[in-house]
Amino acid sequence: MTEYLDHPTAEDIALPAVLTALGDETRLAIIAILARNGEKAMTCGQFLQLGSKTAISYHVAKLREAGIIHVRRDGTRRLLTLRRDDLEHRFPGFLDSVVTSAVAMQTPEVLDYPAAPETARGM
Amino acid sequence: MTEYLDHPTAEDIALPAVLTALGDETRLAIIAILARNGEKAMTCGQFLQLGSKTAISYHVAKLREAGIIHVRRDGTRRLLTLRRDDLEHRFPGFLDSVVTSAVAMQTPEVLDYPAAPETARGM
DNA sequence: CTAAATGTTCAATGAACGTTGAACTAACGC
DNA sequence: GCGTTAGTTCAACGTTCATTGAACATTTAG
Repeated sequence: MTEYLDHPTAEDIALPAVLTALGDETRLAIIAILARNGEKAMTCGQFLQLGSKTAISYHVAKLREAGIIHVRRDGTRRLLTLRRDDLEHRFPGFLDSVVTSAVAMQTPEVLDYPAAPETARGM
Repeated sequence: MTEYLDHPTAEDIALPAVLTALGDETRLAIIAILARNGEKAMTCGQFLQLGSKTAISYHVAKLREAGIIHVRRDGTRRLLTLRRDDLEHRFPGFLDSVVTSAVAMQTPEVLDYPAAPETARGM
């Protein structure tokens, strides 16, 4: 029984929701790290430096519901990716400017996230 | 006794605060209208289509405290301007992208704000 | 001086936010 | 099957948010 996580369609991504979702230090750090990681997906576990398991789960859900990241299952893990193309389509130039400033905001320690475990199948 | 309103310096403008301040429909409408008005200052009264006097006062204070707008006295009125240069300096490309999307979001009625009364002295 | 115009402040309200720890679920490894 | 890994859900808590109406403050106009 494959369960699907709710993601807004590209057209349903709303600017106030996106701005609200990004208006939090933890969530800005998450997208800064995701962006620095290129196109590669990351797991929730790689963000535990930023907060408890529960807190990360909460923030990841907020980012997903706002349409900023995509989350898919990979075994017991979740693989997170930035919805770069969808965001660029809806709000041209927005994500790049936020990511640039958000990355500049972070301390080196924050950007130095732990590697993912070796179990990835989706890659 | 000239009273000064608190504005963060350019360097003290913080990205999470800016994003939080813009994550509200009313405040996005205010900056969309301000941006469409060019460099000209506008008064709080010109935004009463967006909410009560109290509500506008509240939202304007939020935008000011976040460093998004500058507010100065002009008689009994307040003159509002976007802090374009300061924002561009801190977060290059950010304001433009938000303004573009925020303007596109508005209905024509919202963008068709009332003219300011003829009392302006500061210009 | 008085009255009008323009905003601000205050207290109250209900909703949403972010964090916590405990309990739970789902999938993998052996 | 059994335990481990990875993450979610839930209830509880205190905080901040957005709105309202009433009262107040300040400056201009006459």
